[in-house]
Amino acid sequence: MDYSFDMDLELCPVCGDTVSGYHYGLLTCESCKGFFKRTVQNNKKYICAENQDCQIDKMQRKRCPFCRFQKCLHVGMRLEAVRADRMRGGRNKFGPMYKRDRALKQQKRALIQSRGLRMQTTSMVLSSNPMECTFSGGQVQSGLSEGEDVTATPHYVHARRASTLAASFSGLAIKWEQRELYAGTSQASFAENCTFSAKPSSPYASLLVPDVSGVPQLILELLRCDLDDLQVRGKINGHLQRLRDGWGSQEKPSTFGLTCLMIDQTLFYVVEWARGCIFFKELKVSDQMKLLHNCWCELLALDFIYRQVQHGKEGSMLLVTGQEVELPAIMADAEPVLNSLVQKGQALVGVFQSLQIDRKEIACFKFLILFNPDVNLLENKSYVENIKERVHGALLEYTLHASPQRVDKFSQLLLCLSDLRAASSLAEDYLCSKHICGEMPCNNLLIEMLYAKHNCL
DNA sequence: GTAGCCTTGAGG
DNA sequence: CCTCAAGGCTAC
Repeated sequence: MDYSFDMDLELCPVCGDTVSGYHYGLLTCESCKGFFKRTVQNNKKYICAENQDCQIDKMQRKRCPFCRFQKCLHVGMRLEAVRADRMRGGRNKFGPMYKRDRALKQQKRALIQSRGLRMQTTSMVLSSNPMECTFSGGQVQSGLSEGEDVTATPHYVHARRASTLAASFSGLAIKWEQRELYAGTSQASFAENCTFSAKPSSPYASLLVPDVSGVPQLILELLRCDLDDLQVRGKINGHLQRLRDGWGSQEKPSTFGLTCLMIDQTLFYVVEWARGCIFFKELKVSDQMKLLHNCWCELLALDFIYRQVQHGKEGSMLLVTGQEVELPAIMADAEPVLNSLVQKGQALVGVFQSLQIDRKEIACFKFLILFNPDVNLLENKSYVENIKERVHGALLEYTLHASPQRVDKFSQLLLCLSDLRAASSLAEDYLCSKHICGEMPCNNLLIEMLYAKHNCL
């Protein structure tokens, strides 16, 4: 086989061995390809002799097939790509995605070379996964081969664990449903029936046309959904002040605890924003929740990074509350993980600044993050896909119009999104670990969101 | 059971 | 025709 296009640079996201091509949804090595095929075809059931968290690398991949298969699923290998009929040859439905992924990697490589940066190939699962699946905290892929005994697969066992967890955190769902009821909005059927491209008469059809300023109408609509920054700041400060007023001298939380409360409040407004968004409010509540559970941390990260871009001071961070915090003070006694997170954040701020990303592009980013059709078990996946494609289109059109001198801006923006996702995943893992250590304040939205996505808790 | 190599065949 | 991601074969 010809392993061209810098295959030698790519490492298998499962074991770190050299990649031999796209297999079952993403670039993997030959052995993990074979392992995944054998497991799915023969409906293998493995048991882990340890704690289901075995290290999988090239040397140890044979030791624990259970954890190896879990990792295969975790990084996004697709069960449905293993053919139930065992037919050889031909192409599967992922062909176009492989093609897109190749093009994206090519662009990314060019960008990285031009910036003189080193490419991360091992730990960044996202970069290896053309399906852009969620990859943090053990979310599982749906989709089984036809005729497969669903309940007998390790995948099913894993999925059941996840759903049990989800069931135990239905509090948010209930609150959500109640808010829906109080708000008096209907469970819109619009999203279920609407296909924009096929229905030019839809109320949103005109959004495809750019206005006189050259900004696509669609982007103007997205901008209209934005909450007022100052109002949000005021509300968050008010809420935090009320909390402070209620604290006795002993129960005052740590700096980390305070930060969590602030993040929690910001998260509340992220949810508030999403629920008021064009297109999003047309979705069923169940799909809304799935989308938000998937991307809340990315949205928070984007909010934070764009605030720093606007803040524009290198040595300090601007919090959502309007407070300015000196970076050296944070870095001085932060754990290594937090330090690395701050550095990644700063790097992204730098990239955003160098690309001169504006508010319209950020508005598109938020929708591209929110409308992720690869989220598991979406009832209206095609609608989500449609919106994502439309926002993609609008963003491309806008960047070409607004930055004609930078023809690659669009692809660079997409790379930013991918980097943002990787950083957000690290942040989630960090928050998970802090929660496990008991350092996070309880009973808040932040923890519910963590629970909804991670089974590590 | 693993993993390297081989064969197949739809789609470009 | 060529490509390349499927499944198959087989030495280990």
